[in-house]
Amino acid sequence: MEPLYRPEGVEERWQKTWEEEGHYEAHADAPGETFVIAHPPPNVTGELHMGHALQLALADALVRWRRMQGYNTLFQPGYDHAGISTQNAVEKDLARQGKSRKVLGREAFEARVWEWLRLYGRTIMTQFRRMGASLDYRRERFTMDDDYVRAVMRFFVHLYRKGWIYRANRIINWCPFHETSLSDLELIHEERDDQLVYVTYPFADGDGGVTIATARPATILADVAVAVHPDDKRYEDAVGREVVVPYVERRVPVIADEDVDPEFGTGALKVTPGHDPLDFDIGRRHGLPEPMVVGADGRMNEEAGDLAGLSQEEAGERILEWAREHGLLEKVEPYRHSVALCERCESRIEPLISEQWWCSMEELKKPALDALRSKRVRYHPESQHRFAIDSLEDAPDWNISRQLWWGHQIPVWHCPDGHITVEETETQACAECGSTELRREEDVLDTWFSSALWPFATLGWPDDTPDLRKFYPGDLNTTAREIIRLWENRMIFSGLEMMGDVPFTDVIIHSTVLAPDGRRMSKSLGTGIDPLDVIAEHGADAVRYGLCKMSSTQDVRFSYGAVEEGRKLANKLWNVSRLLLQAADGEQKPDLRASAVEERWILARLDRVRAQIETDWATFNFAGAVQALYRLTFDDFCDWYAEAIKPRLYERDADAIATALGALERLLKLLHPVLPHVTEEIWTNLPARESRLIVSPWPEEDSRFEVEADALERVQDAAAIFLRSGVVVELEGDERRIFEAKVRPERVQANGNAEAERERLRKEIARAEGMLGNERFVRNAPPDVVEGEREKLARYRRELDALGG
RNA sequence: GGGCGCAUAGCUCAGCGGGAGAGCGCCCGCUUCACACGCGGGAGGUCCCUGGUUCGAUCCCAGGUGCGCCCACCA
Repeated sequence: MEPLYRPEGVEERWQKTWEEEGHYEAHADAPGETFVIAHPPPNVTGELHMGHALQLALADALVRWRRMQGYNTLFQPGYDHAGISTQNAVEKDLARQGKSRKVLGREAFEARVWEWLRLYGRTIMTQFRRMGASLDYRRERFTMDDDYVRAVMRFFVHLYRKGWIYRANRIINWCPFHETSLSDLELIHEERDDQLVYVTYPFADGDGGVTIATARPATILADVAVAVHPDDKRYEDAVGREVVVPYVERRVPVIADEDVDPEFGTGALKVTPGHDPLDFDIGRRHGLPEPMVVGADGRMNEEAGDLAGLSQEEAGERILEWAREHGLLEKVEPYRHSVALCERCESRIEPLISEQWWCSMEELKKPALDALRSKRVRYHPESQHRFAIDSLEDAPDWNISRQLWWGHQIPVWHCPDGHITVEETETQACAECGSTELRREEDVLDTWFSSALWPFATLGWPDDTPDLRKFYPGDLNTTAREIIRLWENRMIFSGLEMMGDVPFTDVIIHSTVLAPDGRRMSKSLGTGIDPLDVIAEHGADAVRYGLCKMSSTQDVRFSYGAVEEGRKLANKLWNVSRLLLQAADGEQKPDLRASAVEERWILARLDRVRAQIETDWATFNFAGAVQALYRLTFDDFCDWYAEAIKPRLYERDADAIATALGALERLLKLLHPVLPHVTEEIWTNLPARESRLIVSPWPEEDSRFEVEADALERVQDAAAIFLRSGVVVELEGDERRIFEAKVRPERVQANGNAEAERERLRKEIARAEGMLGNERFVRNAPPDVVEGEREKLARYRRELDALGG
């Protein structure tokens, strides 16, 4: 064993061994209580990023902790087909070859996607393995697997038959590049510099008119009214009259509607139901027509008359030119506002009216809300729980159809007479008229529609499988804040609806890892840090440690320091193991003899810290757990215990060696969930190893060592006094032996002096005496606090006494 | 506009009612037979501001200031 621990090679070897030996496998017929995490399936085209790494570090620590305890753990891996994202990637690839999906046609395009995935997809599981993630890789599922598709179809048909899925013509978000609708949650918003133009719509029957402000003059062609707030005195007389829309010279009414903001622009709003969500609502309330002048490609359509075929910018210019000539253009001012973009291609989103499939939330969300309110599902941290409830309460009906070619095609067949047949499998005849001239619905489902089934579709649902019976419901899910509405809430209501139970009981909303400078990690900004690079440099164990440490706040800057701390911990552990193993010389077996005070102390200490760390894991306090582990390893195990027994190790004291190996075993067990590789590597070097550390529980016979803390504390106090004052206080027996082994006063040069130390102690004594002399403190403070002060006072007095003060 | 969170050592962050902490960085001393990715010592802080509660506030409450994130149909 070399003095410097080198994780490269070691980690890959263990990752391979653990998997080959089947330690990651979950079996429905295995004994033990279950512990299940259906890990969020990454996009099939995805690469490991820091968010994945964090999720894995946290979830895997819990899985390994539970596995060691003997739980039947299932850590479920898999991929999401990621509809628009994957289609986008393949289309970009096609574009590089001068092709397009339209030229290929749907069937060929789909084949192309499969081929592309075969070549470039599914790479991330290799990267998950490199993190040391103990997923049951045999169980890898893909949301486009035949079985999974069947589950999606079953879910759709179920909801349809319940009357919760319906078609409707509404305003939706349209991406002109992908030519599909998108949900609000698939948009990004960006601040853009634009223009706000003020245009007057003259009254049809007299002088004057109403001036409106708009950022999208091209849509003037589709205006069907001008709206003002009912209480707006400026327009009292205008309401009910008609105005003339510029350019098209169409007469439209001036109406009053509460939703108009009198503060914005002139307080008068041009109403364009076909191209604006707010206007759409106003239009429906007032029974207005819904013309559209922008087409699916984002350009002016045939309804735009002589402007058809133009871009919106060109059309807007022409209309403004017309308005200027007619004296109706009041002013143009610079205007900065946020615009909606497609999150994949960053095209400007066009609101337009389209017939789409919708899923009603009314009934689905009720049981889910009950589950959240009654805390059958708990969010961590607690503050996210309220948000989850609020966002589910407010959830609007869900647009589940997408006009993409990659995804689950909606299982609906149309016959020439307009009847609709909904079946889980390929259908030959119309359910109503028997017509065989069926055309399958072309739309596919929103990616999240299938993701919602992940916790049970991965276990074989809709079939009644042993896995499903054994491993559903699961235990927890880890995810980012912005995924709560997209995924968490939908898994909860889907699970309740189809399985009759929540899919998990706890949701960990983990921190967002920012770049070291506080900016968002992003490829385009160049602020991303590749976890694989950090692993290559410091090892997966160190990265896991660092990420656990960074998990405590809502947003955290990536800290190489935290990773380096993890590496140092691994190295320290490696070296203290060398010390003990060299002493054991391959002969001694671990055996807790604990004949000396420092041995009983470290064993009691290990057991006490174990209890604390188990609480940390159980309450998802990852940062607290790793901090406790670091202190335990460096301060307690290495600096005190190992130093104290060193002379005995050199004397080949059999009791000391056997007990040290036993203590080391316990330390390794505590560290394994965070540093699995280095601990397993050391574990195999221990004499007489039969099982792997990855499945070694904490020995049951523990807790038999009472803490002889005061003995050790007396030594530690003596060490502190010596270093601060140069005075060696009197100790006897074991205490004296430990003091000399650890402090080695003959070699260490003490700083400070006795008088300064006496002064410090006198001050402390005065403070404690002051508090204890305060009647109200003694009366009101908790008894243990008062008692603590008394003990401190006594200690200070003892120390002062020892210094001859 | 709404929600959540954060302000503690030069940096990254723990602590969250009774002695201000860690890692990194810095200074001093150590190549002592596990480890220089180490060991020992040290300097460095009006715990953002103002009030309030309390015997006692970095910690609880209110208000303020400054950041960050998420959400929202400002035409």
